[in-house]
Amino acid sequence: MKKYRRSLPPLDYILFYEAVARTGSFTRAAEELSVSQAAVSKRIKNLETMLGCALVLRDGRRISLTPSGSKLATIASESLDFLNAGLMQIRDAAASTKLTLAANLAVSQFWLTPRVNAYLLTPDPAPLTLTVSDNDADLLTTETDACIYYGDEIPPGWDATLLFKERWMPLVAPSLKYHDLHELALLDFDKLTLKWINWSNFATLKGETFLDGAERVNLRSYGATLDAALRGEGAALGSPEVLHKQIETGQLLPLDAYALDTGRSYFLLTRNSTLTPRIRALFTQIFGYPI
Amino acid sequence: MKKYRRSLPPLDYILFYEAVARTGSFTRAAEELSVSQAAVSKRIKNLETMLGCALVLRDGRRISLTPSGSKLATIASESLDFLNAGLMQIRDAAASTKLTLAANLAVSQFWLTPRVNAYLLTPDPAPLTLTVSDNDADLLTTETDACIYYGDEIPPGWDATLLFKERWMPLVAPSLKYHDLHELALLDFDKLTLKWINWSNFATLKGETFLDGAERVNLRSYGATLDAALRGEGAALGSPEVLHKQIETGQLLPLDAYALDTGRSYFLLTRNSTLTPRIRALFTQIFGYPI
DNA sequence: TTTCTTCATAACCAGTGGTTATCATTACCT
DNA sequence: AGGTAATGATAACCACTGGTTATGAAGAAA
Repeated sequence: MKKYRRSLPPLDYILFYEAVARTGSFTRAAEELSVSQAAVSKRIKNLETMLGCALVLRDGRRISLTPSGSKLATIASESLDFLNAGLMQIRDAAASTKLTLAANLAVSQFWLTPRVNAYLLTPDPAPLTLTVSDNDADLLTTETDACIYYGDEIPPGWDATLLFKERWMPLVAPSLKYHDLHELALLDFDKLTLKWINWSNFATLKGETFLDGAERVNLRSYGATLDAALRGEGAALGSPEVLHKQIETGQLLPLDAYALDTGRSYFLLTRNSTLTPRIRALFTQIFGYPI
Repeated sequence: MKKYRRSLPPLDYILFYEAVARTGSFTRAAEELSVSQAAVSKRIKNLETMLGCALVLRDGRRISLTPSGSKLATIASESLDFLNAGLMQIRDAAASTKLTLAANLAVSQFWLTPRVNAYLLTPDPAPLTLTVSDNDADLLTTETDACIYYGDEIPPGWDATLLFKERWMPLVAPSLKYHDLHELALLDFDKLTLKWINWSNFATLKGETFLDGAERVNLRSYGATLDAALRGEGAALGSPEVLHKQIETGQLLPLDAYALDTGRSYFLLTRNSTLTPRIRALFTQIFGYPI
């Protein structure tokens, strides 16, 4: 017979009763349970009414248990012990979760790492590992709990939360504010992935032929292009959402007039089996987005 | 470590969870628990948040359990089974209580028995036995759960609820209403207990010497004196509270002017160990008094 | 007799734990 | 492909549960 709801009192009454039986005092049980004595008194009385028998003998300011009461104390203690031990195991297993994040170089450097570092400075952070690669296959391993990914198709086996759309814009330091774009050195990094935007395919996709004669400066990493831009040495391409910190602090200015929308988006990829409420809460904390 | 309040979720969440795990459906669990599906959904979600891990995988309109969820289902089922079995024993022991009442002849006949009979005609009455004796020792045995008792001292080992004070008055049928008391036959029953009031000690205690020459009719039981009074054959002595039914229906008239207050009272005697909320409720029902 | 401790209970009310309505997702059928 | 049915999620709402404080009763101790 499994339909407990009809046959059991509210289970928290049992928990209150166990505390009274163990401590031998309504007042001490109340202290332990962090409630008032009156709340304990009321619940014990209600429990007695529901069970149809006295559990506690009240003798002025002293209590003792009836035979039924002693029996219930034993039953309650044993089942609460058992339940508590089981729940502790489940909770400890969940609490020891280590979160493995993955992202490409650009997102990692300018978007994710700052957020992760801020999170790691909060009290009691969960342990995190971060995989950084421009090779999608490295990002989407089975060990990865969550990946910051951009594209227009969700990889199979993953669930996606949209973070923001992919846009590329020229970014310049404030000192270059009054220059025309084609007068500036275009700071470039030729990346070997299909999804990468450099100045050549940016111009093609924008239909901007006026950039053909502009000076091109090739650098050895995307980060280097941005460093150079920050120093006022030219214009780099970048995604304003990824680089929103540098934009907000005025270190870089986006040239909105040349915005390119690739039709792709940045997603947080997760898998249902790992996206527990605890981890979800963690992402919300790290990314500052409701996930 | 016994301080469960800090370490356990609300225990009714476990009960809801067990139903979901067993039925494999939020909707079916809701039906079994007699709540809405939304209430179940909300509690499972809260439980997952508290434990910090997913318990249920939701797949459109189908659910499955995570490994942690399966583990909790087992733990919950076992501890609820154990608790339920123990509580059933305690409740069944309480429900099988048979109530043994005791009272003297007069109270039994005119006060208690009518009430008990009315109670026994209600649906689903608890079994009762009734001990009737004019010997106090017979009334106050260890087998007696409750006794209707009159006196001015509570017997040791019993708790008392005052029912009413003991008063004695002459009672006559309406047909004898306009006769003076000393013109009437005084219907008497000499009882051999110290607490009994007959016409001789009534006159003594009242200081009513005018009754000395009145006709005395000795009958073989107190009930017989009352029967004769009801037939208009004279005046019987009686306690108006015990005989309040006959007075209210006008069968007997109390002669208030001759009321004798003995200083004694009628009590319901009980013992703490047997006065469970269930039995207390029963008395309230039988006697029409809050006990 | 007075004081202290502890349980009982009345009156009150914050917030828990339900509700209904609606939406999203999946499965199934035509 | 489109429509329907089934099922879980969640927002908004609110009744009433489960707490609270204050007070009284009972018993123990000085």
